[in-house]
Amino acid sequence: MGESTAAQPLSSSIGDYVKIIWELAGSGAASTTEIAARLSVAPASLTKMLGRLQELGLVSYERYRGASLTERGRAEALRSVRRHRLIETFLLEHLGYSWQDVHEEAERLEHAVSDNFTERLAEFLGHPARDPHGAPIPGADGVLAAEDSFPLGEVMAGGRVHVTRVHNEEAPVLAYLGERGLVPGRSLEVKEVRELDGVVTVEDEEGVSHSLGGPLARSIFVRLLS
Amino acid sequence: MGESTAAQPLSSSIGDYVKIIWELAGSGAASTTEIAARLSVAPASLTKMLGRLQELGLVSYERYRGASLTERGRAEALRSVRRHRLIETFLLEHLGYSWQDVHEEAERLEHAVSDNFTERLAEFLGHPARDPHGAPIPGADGVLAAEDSFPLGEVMAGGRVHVTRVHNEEAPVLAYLGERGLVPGRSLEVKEVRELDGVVTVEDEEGVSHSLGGPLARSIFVRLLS
DNA sequence: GTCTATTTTTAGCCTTAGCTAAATCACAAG
DNA sequence: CTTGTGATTTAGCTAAGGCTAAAAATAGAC
Ligand SMILES: [Mn+2]
Ligand SMILES: [Mn+2]
Ligand SMILES: [Mn+2]
Ligand SMILES: [Mn+2]
Repeated sequence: MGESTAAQPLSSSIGDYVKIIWELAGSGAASTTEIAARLSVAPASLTKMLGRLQELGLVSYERYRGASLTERGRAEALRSVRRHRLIETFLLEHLGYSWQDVHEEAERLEHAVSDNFTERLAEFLGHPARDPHGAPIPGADGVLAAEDSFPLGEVMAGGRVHVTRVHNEEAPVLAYLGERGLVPGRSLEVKEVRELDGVVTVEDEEGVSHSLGGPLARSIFVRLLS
Repeated sequence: MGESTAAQPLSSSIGDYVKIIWELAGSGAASTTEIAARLSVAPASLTKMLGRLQELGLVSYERYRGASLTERGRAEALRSVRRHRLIETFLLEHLGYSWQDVHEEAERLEHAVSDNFTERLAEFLGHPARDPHGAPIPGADGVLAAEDSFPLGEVMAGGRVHVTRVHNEEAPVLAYLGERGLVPGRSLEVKEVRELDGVVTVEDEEGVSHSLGGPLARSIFVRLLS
């Protein structure tokens, strides 16, 4: 009944392609140029790789029509994401990495660790539910908790919120937010959401207020406090 | 004065070639077939790779004459060995790996971690001097402690010794020794060293005696107790 | 509906790191 | 010295992953 042979681990290139397609496509399809830009690779390289990924049964792809993950592709993506997020958690909590540096190191390590390592690390870390950026960590069974928070820009002025996640990987952005304590776990009061330019002004627990441009406000996810 | 450009990290293949040449050549030169066998690679692949390693300034190599490391090659080898041994220590002490399983995982991870990771890990581990097999861990400055122990087979009968190192990477061998407690840190009394076949008989602290064949006895390194 | 701008693909090339088979060298035995 | 054998190298091939330049398809603007 087995349909494949020994399930040789995917190369790190393939792992990254699948992961990016998962991030980009969600349940739909991702475009060639979009994926290429995220991976800093020429669009032509994408076309070739999408063919290979299809042969491997990881994506379903039709010329000029974009790519989406197969069930198996989605499973592989979630395994990569689990490894990545557990590693980031370890780097921050035990090796003293700063918030903005964990991603780059995890991006390499995620391709080198075995499933055995991953599960032992999860155990060592106490099976965390979220990574340092507040992103949910998929379970070993491939289940990813549904996101129940929403971008800061969608809150009405006056609302009190709890930061759950910062959905951004750029180190300078993370450094900026980290310095100001705008990190998961923080409580904020939304003072103003300006229609005009999307700038959001919030006040933190110490009464300090912060202005955040539209894109930045969209990358900070929050939950309303009762 | 700088002679090289950005010092892009070496590929994992190159890292392994350099490390094996270091292990095999010591201060002399290693032969093509010897290196090839250790890396499970065809001899022809070696010849090609030795050319590349020479161009990279890592080995000095003359056709039909074997290869030896340059000063830079030796430095790279020691950096790899440091990473490898620190990772093994982490796997055993914190992730609950068994003695015989750490090597394989470290063999992959050693190519994925940055210098920053390595030094933070060393700090986390408390700057251990030896890995789980008792091998000395090179310093961040590239200094490797001189080995002051010697193989069990060279001890005279009646001598009391302290096991410092097990110089063997085969998992079944390590499992066998581990089960019997013949690991670094143990004290033993040498009962007999048989000229005939090199078999060494030792007695451990609990009075249990163990017979070890020549090759095995040669891979257990000890120091004489006062 | 047609046309143009933007995507996307194709074609052809490159490097790394392997392989096999065939040629060549070194060395030890005679 | 000559020669045979084992070690080593050369030649030629392969696959993965990239790239650039040119061709083709799609989609949006008119
Ligand atoms: Mn990340
Ligand atoms: Mn990655
Ligand atoms: Mn090892
Ligand atoms: Mn290795």
